[in-house]
Amino acid sequence: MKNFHANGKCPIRDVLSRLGDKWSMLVLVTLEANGTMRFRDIHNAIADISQRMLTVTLRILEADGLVSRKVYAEVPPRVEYQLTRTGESLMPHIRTLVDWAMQHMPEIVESREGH
Amino acid sequence: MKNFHANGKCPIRDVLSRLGDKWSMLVLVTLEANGTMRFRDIHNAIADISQRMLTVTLRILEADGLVSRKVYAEVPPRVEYQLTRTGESLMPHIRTLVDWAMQHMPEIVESREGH
DNA sequence: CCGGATCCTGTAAGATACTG
DNA sequence: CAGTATCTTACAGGATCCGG
Repeated sequence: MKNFHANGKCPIRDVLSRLGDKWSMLVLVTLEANGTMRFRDIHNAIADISQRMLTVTLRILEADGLVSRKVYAEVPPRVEYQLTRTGESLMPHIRTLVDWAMQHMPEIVESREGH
Repeated sequence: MKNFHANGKCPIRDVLSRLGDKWSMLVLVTLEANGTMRFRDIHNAIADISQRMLTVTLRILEADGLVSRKVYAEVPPRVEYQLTRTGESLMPHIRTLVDWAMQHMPEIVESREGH
């Protein structure tokens, strides 16, 4: 039987721990849709994320090399975020997932109401 | 600017709240790899899931119409799970995401070590 | 053997206030 | 403007017992 133990090499667990949190995909999709964005722009685009969670999420995405962070030595300060090459290469796959969700959400909602 | 507010119609939030939890994708992938499985089989395939969380996850997937649940009136009891049509239609998209993860994980790990 | 029900806890996430 | 720091809360998830 095929199994998926947590032996440290399971790609499903990896991708989940990266993208499965509450905000990462949303930030990635927002950045893809708008290109380069400042912190405030992202915060406005995703209204109900807290400042703290946006910072945390961006730091993780930056550490993973999916998002680049550019600080300008100005007053007032300016920080710009955008997808890296690696980040961009991920987006088509997320899009197919989102397309599937849009297509099948009606039947899922219907199924859920029967339970 | 394009945004993604939680107006109840955002497909990204929908797909995330469905598949973003800790175990759903793992259960789906396990069922796809092995076909029809009993509760105990799934529990063995995913060693570190608790009995409770496997029950909860299967109930959600069943309610969403992604997994079917068949109870046999036997002693000892037997319950078989398998993917529905809808569930199967989702799997190719998950697979592309997993493939991407396998391909890019080395550079992600490397990037992470630099931070 | 398959799971439901209950209780409990750690971590993720929100609110708020403050700084370079 | 773009964050930190701190406190607090909510919920996911684990342990355990029980029942058909």
